[in-house]
Amino acid sequence: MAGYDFAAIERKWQQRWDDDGTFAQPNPGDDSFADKPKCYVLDMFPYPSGAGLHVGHPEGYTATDIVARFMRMRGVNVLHPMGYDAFGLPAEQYAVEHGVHPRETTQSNIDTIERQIRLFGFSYDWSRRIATTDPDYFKWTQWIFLQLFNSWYDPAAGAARPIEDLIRGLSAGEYVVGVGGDVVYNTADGLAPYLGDMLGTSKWHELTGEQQRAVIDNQRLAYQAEVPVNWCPKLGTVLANEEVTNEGRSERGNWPVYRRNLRQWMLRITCYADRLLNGLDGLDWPESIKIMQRNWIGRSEGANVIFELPDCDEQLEVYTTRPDTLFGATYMVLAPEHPLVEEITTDARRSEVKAYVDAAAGKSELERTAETKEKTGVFTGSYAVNPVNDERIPIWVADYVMMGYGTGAIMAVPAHDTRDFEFAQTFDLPIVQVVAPPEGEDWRGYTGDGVAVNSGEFDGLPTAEFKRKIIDWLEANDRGRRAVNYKLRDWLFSRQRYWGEPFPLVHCPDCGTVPLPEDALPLTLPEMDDFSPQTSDDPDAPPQPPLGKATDWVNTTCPACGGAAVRELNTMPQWAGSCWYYLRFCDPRNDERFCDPTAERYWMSPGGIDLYVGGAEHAVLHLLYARFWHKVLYDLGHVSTPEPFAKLYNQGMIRSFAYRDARGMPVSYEDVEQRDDGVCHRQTGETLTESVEKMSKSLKNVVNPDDVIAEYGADTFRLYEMFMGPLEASKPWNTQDVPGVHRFCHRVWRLIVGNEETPPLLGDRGDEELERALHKLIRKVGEDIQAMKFNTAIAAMMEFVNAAFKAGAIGRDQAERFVLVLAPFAPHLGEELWERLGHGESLAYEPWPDYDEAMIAAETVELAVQVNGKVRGRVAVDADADEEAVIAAALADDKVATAVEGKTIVKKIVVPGRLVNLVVT
RNA sequence: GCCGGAGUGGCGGAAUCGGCAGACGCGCGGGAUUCAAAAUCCCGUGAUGGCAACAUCGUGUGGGUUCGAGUCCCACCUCCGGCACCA
Repeated sequence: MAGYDFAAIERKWQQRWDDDGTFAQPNPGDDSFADKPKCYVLDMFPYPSGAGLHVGHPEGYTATDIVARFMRMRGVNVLHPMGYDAFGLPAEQYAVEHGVHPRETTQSNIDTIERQIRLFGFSYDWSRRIATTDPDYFKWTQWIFLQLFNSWYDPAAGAARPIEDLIRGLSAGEYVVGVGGDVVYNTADGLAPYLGDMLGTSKWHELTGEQQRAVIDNQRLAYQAEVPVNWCPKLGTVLANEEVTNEGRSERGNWPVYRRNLRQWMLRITCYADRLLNGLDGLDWPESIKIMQRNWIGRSEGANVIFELPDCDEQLEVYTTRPDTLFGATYMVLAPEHPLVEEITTDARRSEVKAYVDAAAGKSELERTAETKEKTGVFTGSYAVNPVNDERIPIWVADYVMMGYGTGAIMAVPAHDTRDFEFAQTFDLPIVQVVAPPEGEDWRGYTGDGVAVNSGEFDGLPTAEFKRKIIDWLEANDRGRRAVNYKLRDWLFSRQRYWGEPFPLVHCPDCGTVPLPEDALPLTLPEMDDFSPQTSDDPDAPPQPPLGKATDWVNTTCPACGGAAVRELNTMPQWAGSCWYYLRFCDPRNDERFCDPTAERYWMSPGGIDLYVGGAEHAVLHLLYARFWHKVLYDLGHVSTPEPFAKLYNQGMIRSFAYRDARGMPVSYEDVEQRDDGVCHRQTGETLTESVEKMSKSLKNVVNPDDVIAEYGADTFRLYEMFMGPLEASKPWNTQDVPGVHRFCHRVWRLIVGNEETPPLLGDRGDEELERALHKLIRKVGEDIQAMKFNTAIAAMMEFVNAAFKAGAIGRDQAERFVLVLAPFAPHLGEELWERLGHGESLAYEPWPDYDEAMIAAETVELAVQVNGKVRGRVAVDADADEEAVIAAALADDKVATAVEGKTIVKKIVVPGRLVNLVVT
């Protein structure tokens, strides 16, 4: 009888599962498909970085694997796939720096990370593996992009519709075109604003072909626009905000990043703001993530108010959430980029205003917001008229107003807005109270609700009511209307890089932007020797995407007219591929469609993926972008559910102890020694400080999963990560603790198999007491798995094993049931023990053992007896004893008797199964 | 500044609906086994006082509610995460 040889066991079972296709899950319609309930358990797929797997990855993967294995044993079809999010900047930047093609680095990174993932024995259906860089995959990423390109958002339907519907409606005169190129609705009794403001309209047939195209292009969910972007000339690309550090530099390479207007592809996510917001309510997600998404969407209600500009015969529109403070508006502020700045500035003020605007333009967004202490601004020389009281108020330009939100202009109410208050104090502008705060609070700078004062006929109204009344008044007098605003911006969807999905479009001088036909997909990247972007030190140099150098690829023919055309040079951002991979997993080899509808309906019903686990760092962007794409596909009839992720769970970050010497220099673990009086340096004896930090090379506190597996095995690793603490909590890795769970594996082995020194405790008949413990364990582990409380499930298994050793024997059938309960957590050990208990088949589809409530209910219970809330003794009583008997038993206890002696019992509290409390005086 | 989350032994953590605080594991102390060590096994392990039985204190701090508070309420402190001039 050999000991627990985890290395051999793990190799053997991983091979067996692979050879037998144990975890290959057929789809509906496949020969071997069994019609059963389903469960879709998904991990956020990894980006295969050069550094390989870190200990954070397997934490979530182990949790989902336990759930997946448990569900299979509960007789459920489980979809549990894995893949790679493999396009993106890190691989490309590495490739550029080392002169290797990103395809090669990506492939070798995938090989490395997959080898590591496979070491853990996760029950993935590897036949469904995908990488976002596979042409078979990104063909459909491009196809979905074309769905976006060929759709518009119909506000009447509250949904995306094919662009042909819009063209048909325009041709039929159902819609007409406003002066701004907007689409307006042609109603029977006149023209009503449909999209945007209606000022004048044209009929569709009155427009030239080019004008028609511009109108259509302007309605597409994927459109091009000139927008301010983070431009990094050294990387030769625009960057997403999250790729820019707080210092205004690129996360990759630490190069300067500039704010600059560039023509870019945008996705119209803002149309979905309300649906993305409201959809959150029905999701089983952590509340904190929902709140983050709500804040990101940032819906607010208020009014757009029009201020007349008598000096130049223009109007200035502002958005405010506090129309009830209109009477306190004592000045106005325009963002430096506001289009009216130039027009309203008086000659006397022109040079000063221009200097300010130019200075603001030169600053990055981050520089502008960083200087948050001091408010700056200049007076334009012009005045506006407050619509509620006809007062002339000065118009300023200041960079605390952003062009990107609302109308880029505000009415300033210094008495009741912190920013306006600071600004007014700096520039000595009048401050007029219009809200009376509750007793005892200063009205200056008071931003809460209150009662109106100095507001004419509205005096005395509480804030909420005032808001309603003043908006009614504004609408009645044509000076404004009710409005809703969002912080959410449209999604900047293009990058000037090589390693991303090419846009499946061409630019034709005659036909405009023309999508490729579906049969031309995938549009693959051109082979290039030099795929590095044209970089520059000059922030104003024009972008030169690397694809521009592949002239053979760039110059093509127009699919519409057959004339010469050029391809789009931008590529898609890294988020694109991860927006829909969960759908491809349902049917990953389909070359007819992105996913077969039957497979999609089976796996995604009723509300989307049953369990989605990943890090909280994707709380907003990935989860919001994917929900957006999903809703578009839903509107167009391609998927069956309005939301993709029914249940979301975030694993906490695994950090680790870091040690520093007196100078603050990190000390690696080999040089750290634990002593009674603290931690010190092994060589120098110097006292070290200990802290818990994110793992990083520079802190010398990185733990490599490969090393841990080599020393203790995958089952131990899995158990340790689950045993550390609650899944969602952030917790420190402590290598010292690993032997504890490893010892548990050895104990289980010794219990059932034995080793050279000790025979197993396996017997024919098990102890009655142990049988009760086993029933309790089966219930506890099943409940804990479903509640994702793996740490307490493992603790319960340890207790059971301890009890078995105490009992001195375990029945064969008890051992079998215990092994089934253990298997989702330590599957290799589970399988090996199952085999040694005489089973020829894998336990993966063995039914989860039953338990009997009657076996769990104890015959006698021990109650604590408290006197005045303090525990004075313990008594054992029958589980079904009544209150009187319980109290009698309690008073019979010596220590209790002593405690109540000579006192009056004024109250007796009996909590069944728990305790007795006697209140005495 | 605003919005979340969390503070429990030497350490990671447990504690159902307000009901025996510290499960389980690590570490530590003692013992068994061993020529010895590793491994393994057994016992002990919140603090203070006491030979002991036992007593008192104890879940970030200060108040409160309750027969009873780690758990509920109020105020505050610290740490972690997110957002950040969003009008």
